[in-house]
Amino acid sequence: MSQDVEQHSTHWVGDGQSSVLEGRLGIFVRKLLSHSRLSTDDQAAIAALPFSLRSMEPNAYILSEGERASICPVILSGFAYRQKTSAEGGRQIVALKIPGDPLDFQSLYLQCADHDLQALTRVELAIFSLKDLEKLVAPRPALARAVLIDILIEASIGREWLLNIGRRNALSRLAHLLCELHCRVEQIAKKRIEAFEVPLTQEQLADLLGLTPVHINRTIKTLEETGAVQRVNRRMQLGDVRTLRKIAEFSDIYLHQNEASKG
Amino acid sequence: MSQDVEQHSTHWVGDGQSSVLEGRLGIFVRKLLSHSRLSTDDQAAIAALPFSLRSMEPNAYILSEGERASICPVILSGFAYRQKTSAEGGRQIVALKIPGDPLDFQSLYLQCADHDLQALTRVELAIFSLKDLEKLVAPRPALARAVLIDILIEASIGREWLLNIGRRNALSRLAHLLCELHCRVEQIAKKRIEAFEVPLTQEQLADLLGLTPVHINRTIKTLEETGAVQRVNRRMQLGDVRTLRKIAEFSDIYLHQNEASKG
DNA sequence: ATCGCGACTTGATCCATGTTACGATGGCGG
DNA sequence: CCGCCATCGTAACATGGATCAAGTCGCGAT
Repeated sequence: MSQDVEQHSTHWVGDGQSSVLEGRLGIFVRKLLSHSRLSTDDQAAIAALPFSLRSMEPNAYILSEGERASICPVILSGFAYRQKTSAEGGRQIVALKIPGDPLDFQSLYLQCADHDLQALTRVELAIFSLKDLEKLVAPRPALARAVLIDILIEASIGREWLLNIGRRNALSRLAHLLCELHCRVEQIAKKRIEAFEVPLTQEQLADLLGLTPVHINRTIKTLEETGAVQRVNRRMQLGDVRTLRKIAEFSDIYLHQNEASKG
Repeated sequence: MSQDVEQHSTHWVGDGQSSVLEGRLGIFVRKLLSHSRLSTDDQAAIAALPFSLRSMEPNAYILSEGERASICPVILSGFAYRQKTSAEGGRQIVALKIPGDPLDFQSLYLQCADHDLQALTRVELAIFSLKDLEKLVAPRPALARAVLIDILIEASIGREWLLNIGRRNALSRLAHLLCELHCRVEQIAKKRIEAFEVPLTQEQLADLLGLTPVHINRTIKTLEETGAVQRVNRRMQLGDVRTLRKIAEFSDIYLHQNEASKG
């Protein structure tokens, strides 16, 4: 498992607001801001957290089922996923994580992991220590709440996936996933995204959607005929998001974007 | 929507420990104790919470998609479920809640519900106010943690359901669900349970497992032939749990029972 | 260049599950 | 006691997606 680890004692000598969002941890702060309101003070506190950097190859295990971890990684770049396997060898991807997403607050509270956590592409992680996190959050209820909201949104996405796999056919299932990915990536990029290259292999798409690779291939072909996606040297690229949304009957409320804190 | 509401200003005049677990809210306390350690003081604090009682008929909506609720119900008796519907009318049950389960901490933090919450059987709910809960939890980190753990476990169950629906065939899918139900019911009952009557109609089972009612019927028949379940006047009853577990290749780690708090 | 290998592509065939249809059962209100 | 209506039971048929079996493409290593 190849991994470089380096220590950062990230100390911004307060050059104002912009550096917080542009610093190494800016993407994490932006992710939290996408669903929670945070004071500039809270934002700065996050950006000032010490962390170690680790980069991992595609398919490397970040955490394995049954392990007990006490780390808390956040994705700085690249993609990762959670997977489970059935006794008969079937594999199911149960969550997809993109840059800015915290990966594992769960294992800080549960004894042992109930799933694997793997790198999808090459991935750069910021790893915080449990202690630092607790010290960060304890006096800052808004931060604790933001983290909780992040967990709740992941659960909401999981429920939508259940609907997707349980009740939609292959075509809209795939279209729905692409819509979700597009939304989420646009959300952290903070700008319109036109042509977006999907980083999953067809086998991974199959494991994510509860289908077989062969059928995924055929479904992509059908989707291509509608003009919703193109394939540029064997990689799928989103084209017409409007068509995709129609095919999937996509509604984004389950992503809970722009949920300003209540009360 | 038929519902009786009555006010309880539940004040136990401290007749010791046992009353906490046997009081009206005892089942909720026991649920939390099944995965978290709580001081007797914390337990008593829960049991002393004021709440209103509401009972609902089967199929009544406890909360509808899109609504913004600020209540927090806990099931005292009966069953409930979360469901989502696709634009084409497909219905998917995405969570099943049993006595002792808190139903909706989520909507205290997210703006609007991304799914419906309905009574499965006749159900009795204890309804807490947001304010009381916040006052309860603020000075008691162990309680805050217990609630968070409850949310994380629900998410873990959701992931297992994804695997179940995405990767298992109808027979093991059904068997798996029955195993889970058995485990969870036994856990709050605090004793072995032999014959357990499944409170779901075949249509509900279908919506839960991503199948059709007709196929559920066939699958129950097959399952009956293995001796794992019987049907007593049109209701399914668990018989041989061992056989069920073998068919489902069931492992209960994802339920995270007996997770004593870390650290 | 050429080999090897992982990922993609495609066709033929199969089968688990969906669909449709209709009758039986049983609980409940009048 | 009767009739209604939701649910269950089951048979015949349809089909989406799985499985099996060959390729093909493209890239990195030799």
